[in-house]
Amino acid sequence: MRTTGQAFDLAPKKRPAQERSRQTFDALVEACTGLLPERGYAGTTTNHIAERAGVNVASLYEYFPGKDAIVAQVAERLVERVLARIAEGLPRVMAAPADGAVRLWIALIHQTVARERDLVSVFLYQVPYTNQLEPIRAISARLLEFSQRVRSRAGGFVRRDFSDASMHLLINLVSSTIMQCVLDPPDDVSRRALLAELARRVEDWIRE
Amino acid sequence: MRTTGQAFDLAPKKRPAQERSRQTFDALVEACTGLLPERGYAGTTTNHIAERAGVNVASLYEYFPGKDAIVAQVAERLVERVLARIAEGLPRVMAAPADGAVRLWIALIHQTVARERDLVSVFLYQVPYTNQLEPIRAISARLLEFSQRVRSRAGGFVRRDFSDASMHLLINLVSSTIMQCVLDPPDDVSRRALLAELARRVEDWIRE
DNA sequence: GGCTAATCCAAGTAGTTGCTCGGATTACTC
DNA sequence: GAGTAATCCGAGCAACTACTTGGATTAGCC
Repeated sequence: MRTTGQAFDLAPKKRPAQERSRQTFDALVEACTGLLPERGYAGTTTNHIAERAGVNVASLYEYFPGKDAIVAQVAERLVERVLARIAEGLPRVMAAPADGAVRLWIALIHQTVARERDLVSVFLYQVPYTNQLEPIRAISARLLEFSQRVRSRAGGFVRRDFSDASMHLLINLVSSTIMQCVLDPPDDVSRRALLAELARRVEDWIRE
Repeated sequence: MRTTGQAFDLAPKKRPAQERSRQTFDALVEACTGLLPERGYAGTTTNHIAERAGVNVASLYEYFPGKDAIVAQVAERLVERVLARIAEGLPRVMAAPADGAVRLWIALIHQTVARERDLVSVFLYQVPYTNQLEPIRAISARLLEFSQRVRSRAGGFVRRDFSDASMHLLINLVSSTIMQCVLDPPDDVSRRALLAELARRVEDWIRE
């Protein structure tokens, strides 16, 4: 049992070398990916993971030093998936008329995250060491990068005195609102209204 | 072991009737309050709690149906404490000059939450059923109530078309920023800058 | 003091957890 | 196809978990 949130000791793992073992590896990670939303973090045990993967527990410990290492791997793939889908949708945002770019941008992020709702929820509310995971920490930078591009499209001319603090605040506003819409979803109507208002507000913010 | 986040079955408990048992009850809750930040949610066991409280485990189960019930009690007291301290500081905010009220208001909330940093962190990032707890759910309403008063002081005249969505957004901005400052604290300088910018932004928002 | 009920506790139990061991099986390599 | 290393698994263990039981102790009350 992990008593404190430190996951440093067990974060990485040993990689498979042959094809057969790569399948085992993948099966384990996917089993864990499915188990986490179903049974929660505490309820997802290494025995369960191995069982669902159709593999013996000992094989699990062949490739992962412990439960946390698989969970970390699940997180890594989750982040990859989400960022890839966002990147994939980005061209359509950039191609849109300038005054709707922000709105589309927000909708894109919202939809992408919503698709992974349950898994995201587990990592946010249950896994004790989520924000110590490297891939998670890297998200904000990647997202910022994307956002800059959208902003250059929607903001027209670029303001010079866009301070770090202001940028930080803006990101907080967007991410917390989207997260709330995804994780604690209000009814459809007010969710749309909320996201619409958010887009309006953000447009004002970056243009002012 | 709790496999899913449902805590409904065990949320409440049996209340003590005599003075002696009330002390046991309190000792248990306080022990849990201390243990949660130290060992995390999963690492805090009923045996530990009883031991630290200087009480037998059986006594624990005399008053609580299970671990979750004590944790819920800890949450309830935490919320009470935080709201009481905020209420206590409110008069000073209201007495301040109008153009600094928002800033003081934000500082008050920030300081109050920061004081309970570690415990808040556990409830936010580890306890799987935090946002299903009644006291937690009641926070936003209470805080909104407080905010209305501050706003009437800082906003001068009250705008009529202050939509629900806009209000929601504003609250998200404030709470998520404060939470970030508390839980993932940047250095002192940028934290001050961030909160100052937040105050400025909020003032504009409610005045516009 | 004596009676009753509340309160406490020593000593467990049954179940689960993360994890390991030794050997069997499979796949590359020549 | 023999040799060798990678891979897998049956079986299980020690530790720990939440939780009980039956009896001892204490407090309230007449």
